[in-house]
Amino acid sequence: MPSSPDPAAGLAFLLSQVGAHSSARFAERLEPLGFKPAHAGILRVVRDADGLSQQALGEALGVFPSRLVGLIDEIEGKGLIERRNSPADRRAYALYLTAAGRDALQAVGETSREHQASICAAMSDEERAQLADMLRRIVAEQGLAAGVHPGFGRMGGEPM
Amino acid sequence: MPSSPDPAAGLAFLLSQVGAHSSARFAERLEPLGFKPAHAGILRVVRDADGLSQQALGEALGVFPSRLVGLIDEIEGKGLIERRNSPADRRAYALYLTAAGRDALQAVGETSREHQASICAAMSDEERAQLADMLRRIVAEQGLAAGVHPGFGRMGGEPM
DNA sequence: AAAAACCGTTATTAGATGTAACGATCCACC
DNA sequence: GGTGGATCGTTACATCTAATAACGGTTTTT
Repeated sequence: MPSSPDPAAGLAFLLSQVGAHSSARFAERLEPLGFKPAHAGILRVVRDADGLSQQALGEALGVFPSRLVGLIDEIEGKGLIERRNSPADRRAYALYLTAAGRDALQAVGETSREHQASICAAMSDEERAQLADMLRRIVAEQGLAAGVHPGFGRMGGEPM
Repeated sequence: MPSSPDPAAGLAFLLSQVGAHSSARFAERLEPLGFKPAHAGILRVVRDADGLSQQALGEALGVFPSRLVGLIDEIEGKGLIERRNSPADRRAYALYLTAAGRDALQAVGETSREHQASICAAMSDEERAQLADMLRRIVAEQGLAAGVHPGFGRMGGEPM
């Protein structure tokens, strides 16, 4: 094995490594606010699609409905989200962001910007734009849903 | 909220998203070989540092020694790794790759290359080099150990 | 009107992760 | 040279998470 002249050596690993780091740091920054990453995702989707059902939310986020129950309980307990009875379907809830929920989402957005600034400290503005463009192309080419995080369920531990 | 003219919008999220995707796909590719990502990492480190102890391995990989026990049991059960008694310390093992282990590691390397080719399909060779360069700079700037995966322990679910 | 499909919830199962404790051994120090 | 503390691999445990299946209540279909 020569001295690995391939300038893209380990690229897939680097993506995994940096991605996991970004996720972990983001979760750390969210913790003092009393949030987990999943909470932030829920708030964002509910803001963009007011009045949707838990089932629709689960589908949009790739989360099992049974998992949403507890997650929404936590958010609702903070008064950030409302479970109103759906006028069209008495089985379903219609989820709405409260005013406090909008504030919280804004705080999350601020945290998110700080996080990104920290993660990207090693790159110029131009490079950040290039990087974002490439990543967006990967998302599209790989068939990932824009804005939907694969989630990290069971996936083993360290890589090669 | 304007139409988000920031070309780097959501960059940190994109990194998390693509990274998680890369990890998940890599794990999928490894599964038919009977490996988990952690196994691949162990094989690689043991090859590069023949004769090290489990404790040293754990430190190099950021894995708790108690977790290594089962992991190494699995690899040893396939005859890919040997636990020899350390000549210098009767408490410790000295880990060695067997010939079969070297073959397995090469198979993992091949799988890794296929994986990377798939993930990077949307980018030119030049872009891949640029991307790798930027990611390596992030790794350095963020104080990550080169080649050490943060691991995905508990980290919640979906992001914002 | 009856059967099938659907919503949110709960219970259960299964898996993984970090902490703590154990016997055996090594090392430092008196 | 012996004693106490630290270290190595292991086991046991407590915690936590996530997916599956089943439930009551409701809607839709036929």
